[in-house]
Amino acid sequence: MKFTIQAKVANSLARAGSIETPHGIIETPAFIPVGTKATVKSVATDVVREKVGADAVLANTYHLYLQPGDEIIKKAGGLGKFMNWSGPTFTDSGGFQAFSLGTVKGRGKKIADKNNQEPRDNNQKETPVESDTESMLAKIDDDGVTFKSIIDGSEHRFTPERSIQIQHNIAADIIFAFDECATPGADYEYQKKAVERTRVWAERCLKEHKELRAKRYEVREAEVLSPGSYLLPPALFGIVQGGRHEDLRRKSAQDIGAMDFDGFGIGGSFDKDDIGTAVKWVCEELPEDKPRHLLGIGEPIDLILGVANGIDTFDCVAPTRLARTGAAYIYPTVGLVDAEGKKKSRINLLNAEYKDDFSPLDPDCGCDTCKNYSRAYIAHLFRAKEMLGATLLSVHNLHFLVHLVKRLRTAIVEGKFEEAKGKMLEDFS
RNA sequence: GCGCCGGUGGUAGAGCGGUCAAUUACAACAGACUGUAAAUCUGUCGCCCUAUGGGCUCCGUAGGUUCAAAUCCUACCCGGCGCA
Repeated sequence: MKFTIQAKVANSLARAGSIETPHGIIETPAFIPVGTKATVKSVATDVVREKVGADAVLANTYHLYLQPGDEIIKKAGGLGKFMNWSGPTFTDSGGFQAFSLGTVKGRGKKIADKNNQEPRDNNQKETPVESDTESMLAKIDDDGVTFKSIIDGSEHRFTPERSIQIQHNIAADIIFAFDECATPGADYEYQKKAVERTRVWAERCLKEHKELRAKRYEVREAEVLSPGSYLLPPALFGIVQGGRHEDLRRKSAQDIGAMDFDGFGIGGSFDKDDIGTAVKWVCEELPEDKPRHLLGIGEPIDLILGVANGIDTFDCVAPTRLARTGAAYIYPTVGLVDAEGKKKSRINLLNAEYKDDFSPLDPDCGCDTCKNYSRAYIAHLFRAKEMLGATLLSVHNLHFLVHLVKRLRTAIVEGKFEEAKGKMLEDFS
């Protein structure tokens, strides 16, 4: 993997560049669609590539390990070959699942509201990560995480080494270290503990990765499973944690940044209104010459602030999840306003007002969905529970975010970033 | 014409003397969703109000029994089935 910085913004952490992988180039900054189970939900790979315009996709180690199993993916010739995605691929390590499965069902939230530290949803209460509530499907300890399968309830154990081994089998181009993502509800002491655990695990991941990589080079010739399908050793990204605490974030970034990783992921819980700040602390500490991925963040405003503060790649489930529940991003200048007169940046197609609205989702959007289908038609598909609705909205939402970041990239390259950023922040405010 | 069964809120369909403004599902209306246990979850869903409380109307229609009826009785109207 090779990372090149093409343009930098003066007095800013923002930069544009490219990540070269064995399966192609990612022009950064870039939004990477999530395909947890080796599929970007409801969207075929040729559409992700050609209609959405994405350079890469990100899948999940935990889910693919459970189903179909990493050995099957290895046998298929690696993740990309298996899912018919010829471009670059990422896998998340499964560390996040220790958090999302380690909280009571439906309650794990990594984004906290800055103004009240209560979880945002009224009917949600935070549960400490190490609590042993019956309904929890993951328990973490200093050596690793014990998971109950979300498929059949069977028990499985992930350690940093195991995660790396599985990720080598799945064979994405870029893989992540096994980390601990603490909930926003965790106190400072716990966050500190999570940072330390993540540091120790990062070293273990790196060691395992280097051993596997050395072995892989030796047997590389034998791993040619079919024409064009080499299981090349992946690049490994370390993960920075630290919640919403500046000292912990900087410390974690220094620790992880000093290790021999190919790039870095920034994970963990954030304050809703403070993502940009936390990212800045971290990117100020990380080595400049390696790529930085902001894990699981992708609301438009967060993308703008992320790029401004030095992020190269993002992934997020929001565009596809929102799409499946009937919501579409729209650019605020479209002119729709909510009850309080605030510019809308999202519409819910299931609202009665769209039943006979024959305009496109976003008239200024160039995506296939907006060029060919109306709000009323998509609203009808959702009401009729036709699955094409989810597909059309997913294509639009993904296109929306991918191209939002592409516009930021172009602005950086053309030396007009501050201007573009200012305009966008104003639009989305 | 006779006999039996049934008529419940937008729909289907529970309830069969008080705890019923009425279970549940669907529909409808709104909200949530940030490294996907998510094609999911939450709330509202007779009307009105000085609204974690109060008032009014309500289970085909009209009477009746009862302290109390969607629930029991009578008549009528409507639907289904059976016999003529």
